[in-house]
Amino acid sequence: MTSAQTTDDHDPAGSEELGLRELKKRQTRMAMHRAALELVVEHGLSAVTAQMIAERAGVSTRTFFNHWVTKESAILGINGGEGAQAIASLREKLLVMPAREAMRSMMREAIANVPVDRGLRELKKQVMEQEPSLHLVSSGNLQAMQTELVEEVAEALEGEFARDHAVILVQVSFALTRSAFAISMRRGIDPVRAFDQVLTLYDGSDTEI
Amino acid sequence: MTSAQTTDDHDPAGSEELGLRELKKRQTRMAMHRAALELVVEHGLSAVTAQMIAERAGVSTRTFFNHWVTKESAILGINGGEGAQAIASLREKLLVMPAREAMRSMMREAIANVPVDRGLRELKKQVMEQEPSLHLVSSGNLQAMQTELVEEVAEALEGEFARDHAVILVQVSFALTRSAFAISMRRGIDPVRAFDQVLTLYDGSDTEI
DNA sequence: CAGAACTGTTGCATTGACTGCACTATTGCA
DNA sequence: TGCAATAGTGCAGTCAATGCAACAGTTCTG
Repeated sequence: MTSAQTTDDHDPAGSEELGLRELKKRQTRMAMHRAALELVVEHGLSAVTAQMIAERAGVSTRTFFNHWVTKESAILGINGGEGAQAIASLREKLLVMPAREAMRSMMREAIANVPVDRGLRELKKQVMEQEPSLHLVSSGNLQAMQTELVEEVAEALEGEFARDHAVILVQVSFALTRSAFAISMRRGIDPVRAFDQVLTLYDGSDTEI
Repeated sequence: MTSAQTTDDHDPAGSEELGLRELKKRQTRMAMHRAALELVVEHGLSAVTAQMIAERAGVSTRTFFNHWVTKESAILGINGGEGAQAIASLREKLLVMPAREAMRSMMREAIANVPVDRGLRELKKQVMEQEPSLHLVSSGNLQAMQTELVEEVAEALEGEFARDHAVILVQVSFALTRSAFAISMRRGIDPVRAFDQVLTLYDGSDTEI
């Protein structure tokens, strides 16, 4: 159910069904996100303040923090709520497929759910190259659910080392996801495609990793 | 050269060769670290302020931040300088062994270099269980060197996808290291031993991960 | 259409992390 | 003993982040 209409999520349409209120909200959100990216490219992450972003986006500082949990989340355009969704998705999958498949499938979904605005893609790429520390933040919101994910996976596994296996499985899955994002940024390709590529490389190189 | 005297690094001795000044410095550092751990166990991470830690350790707030980069670094007892050492170590290893071995060996060294004070181990375990968000911070200082590590590894690899392979290799290595720390905490065993165990589980379960 | 309910935006005040600077006190060394 | 180095300190200041109350535009309902 989580991936129902992800296919045309990035379509500029979709605003038709929404009320004026929600529309404006999204506009200001986008304005802040864009302003944040631009400012980071211009001045560097540490030199950019929340006030600067708010000002360029034409909103108050308070509004800025009403929309984003942290300054970094505005730059990345994420808001931390994705984790809960991911867990729910994983739980369903664990009922019908092995843990490894379930984790991969869940990750693939999570990646697909990240909105990728065409106009901002190049900007975002620049930012990520310029500020490596943001890679950590980027995966941080999902990684925060680490404990719960391990819990779920551990139940689905068996044997004496089920929990250890679960820990490793979750961590490695995150590693592959991070790799996918890194590669997608560098090559300028779709993150989901990058993820599939990573899996291929990973599975095919048991002598390499 | 980096692993010259790591074998007895955690020995309570070693202070004999040091001057009075360095000795005192280490004492205050340890006092702050311990205070930080205790306070987090007592009140929870978010309720603990830098001021509280400094006060319990008997130093000024300013001194606290002279020693630690962030509040969290004091809790974890790390200071971010470990990364440079790791890179140097990796570079040497890449000359004499394949990339996969080099990464593993480097990680193993890095893990061994983390000081594990016996008296604080139980305290630290409690803290890590209680505050999962610190796991991220813990690996963050090393992960910050991500870019450089990938650079090094990519040079050592060959083929069209050398860089992609490098990214994956580095990320997965971090994943295994994080797993080792998590398991070492839960089981109360030595991190290095946990790391070896993780490698065994990982290598032996190509159908699981 | 008018009023009520809702909700996004804002200003204000406050807490707390973190930094630069100038100064004191202690330690190491010649 | 005198000098250089450096750990510790107080102070002022910046900035991220949050709670609260007021305001304004939007949506809903009768």
